[in-house]
Amino acid sequence: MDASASTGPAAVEAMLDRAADSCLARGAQLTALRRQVLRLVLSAPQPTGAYALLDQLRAERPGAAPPTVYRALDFLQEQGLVHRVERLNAFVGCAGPEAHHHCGHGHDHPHQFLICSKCGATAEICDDRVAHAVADAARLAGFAPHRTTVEVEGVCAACG
Amino acid sequence: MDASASTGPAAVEAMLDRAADSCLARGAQLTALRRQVLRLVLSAPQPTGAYALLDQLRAERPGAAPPTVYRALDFLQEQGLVHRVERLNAFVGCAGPEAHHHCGHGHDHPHQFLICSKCGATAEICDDRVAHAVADAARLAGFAPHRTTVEVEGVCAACG
DNA sequence: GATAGTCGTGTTACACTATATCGCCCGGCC
DNA sequence: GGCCGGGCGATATAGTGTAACACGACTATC
Repeated sequence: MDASASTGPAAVEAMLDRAADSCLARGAQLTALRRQVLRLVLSAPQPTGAYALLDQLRAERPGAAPPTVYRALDFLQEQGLVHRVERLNAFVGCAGPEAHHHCGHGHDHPHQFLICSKCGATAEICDDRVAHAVADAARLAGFAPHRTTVEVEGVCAACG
Repeated sequence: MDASASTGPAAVEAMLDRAADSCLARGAQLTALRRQVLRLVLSAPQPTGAYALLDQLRAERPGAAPPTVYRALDFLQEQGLVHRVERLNAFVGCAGPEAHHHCGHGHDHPHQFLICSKCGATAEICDDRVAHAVADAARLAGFAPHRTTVEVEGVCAACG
């Protein structure tokens, strides 16, 4: 459950390489800039705001501006490499898109967030029952679901 | 399902009266300002941003400033009279808190949003299966859920 | 080799969303 | 009266997100 938290640099680089491969497989390019932004997101122990990423990015790339980081984040979201946490206006690296492939989901896999209101830790889970229940409820209302946001605020096991 | 959309002025006033009662029952005051803001939210056919509400509010209350509307919205959220749509940074009137009381839910009832990406229409539903699935999944991860956000982006029946 | 098209990026400016802080008024209460 | 708390006005500022245009690199096609 804490596999996404504060991953070591070597592991991050390995994830970046895998990410580059899966982008190529879809005809997309994980450029140096996008890779830098993804590295920052993956290295952070918690969800990170766009402007915090921008500040870090400027250490290596002084000319960076808001569109720089937002465009990179948009790309990474499309590729399923990062997710946006709406309640925090922040971004997290996807815990492991490959793991979800093993579950039978593509790179746009359903996911849910558990956000601890005490320590701020955010965990990503992938519960099929939730995904199905939401999709069913939407279709019952004559609605064709496309993307779903599920975020739970509460108290994590460590703080409870 | 469209009971919340563009309700007539008379119906809105009736809802305001009921809202005032339920606030009093909880020891809270639906003041003139809060009532005005709630009226604006309930009268809008779609989710409305805080600054759009502010603009409308200024027609009657020229001195209104951001804190004016945000404080009112915070209060109304606490009372379960409006909900925030995270994906839109906007607010909607709660379709009918009383209806949910009949379902056995309090004023802080679970709810889900269906957001049409074509026409922008937003519907609120209240599906117990979804609520239970989310709560179960969270507890399974050792997490004590408190508040849950479920928002589905897709295409509504009218646009489909 | 010119031409046009796409993609990624840089750059500036701006719009939108949200909160902090101070101070005033008013109503309840001892 | 004096105190206290809630609600509100008012100013300033912080935080988040986009629009619009410019430029260079690469590819394709003729």
